[in-house]
Amino acid sequence: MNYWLLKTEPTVFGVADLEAAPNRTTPWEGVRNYQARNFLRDGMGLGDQAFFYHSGAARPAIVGIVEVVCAGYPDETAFDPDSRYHDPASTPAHPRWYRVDVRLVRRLRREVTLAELRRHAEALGDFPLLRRGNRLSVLPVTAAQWSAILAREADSDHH
DNA sequence: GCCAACGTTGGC
DNA sequence: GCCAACGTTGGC
Repeated sequence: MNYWLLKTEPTVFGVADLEAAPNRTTPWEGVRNYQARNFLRDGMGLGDQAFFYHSGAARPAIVGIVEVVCAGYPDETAFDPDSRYHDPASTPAHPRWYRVDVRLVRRLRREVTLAELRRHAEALGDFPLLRRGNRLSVLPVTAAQWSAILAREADSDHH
């Protein structure tokens, strides 16, 4: 059982979209970065949980929790010439890209913003999201970091 | 809109 | 294998 953080742009697919999806479930597709691909394909297991993070937003923040309901399998959008995620180098015989299915467990009771995480960086240790220049869209989270962030959610005095 | 950081591409 | 050019990400 591992923990993760998944980034998404809310204007493309946000927590409201996931909430409205059938079974509040969606394939996490379109990831085209090898390191992130490896996490999706090799790292994530059924039942793993992940923070749902809004990037590129006015207030970048963790807004929800999702659960992996289907472990890594080939990302078929890569095979589709009409898809914005099309990659001719990926074929059904030799798929290059992978996805998982995630289901919304719940929204956080309040957003935990990136700014707030930075203010409490010392409680998070070496957290990849806070690293300068980090662009990876699938990040591992330690159990200690997971608990620390949930403690932020529960902290009403978050300044 | 700006710009720093990073990954990928492709010439050599 | 090196590295410059380029495209993308993402905070601000």
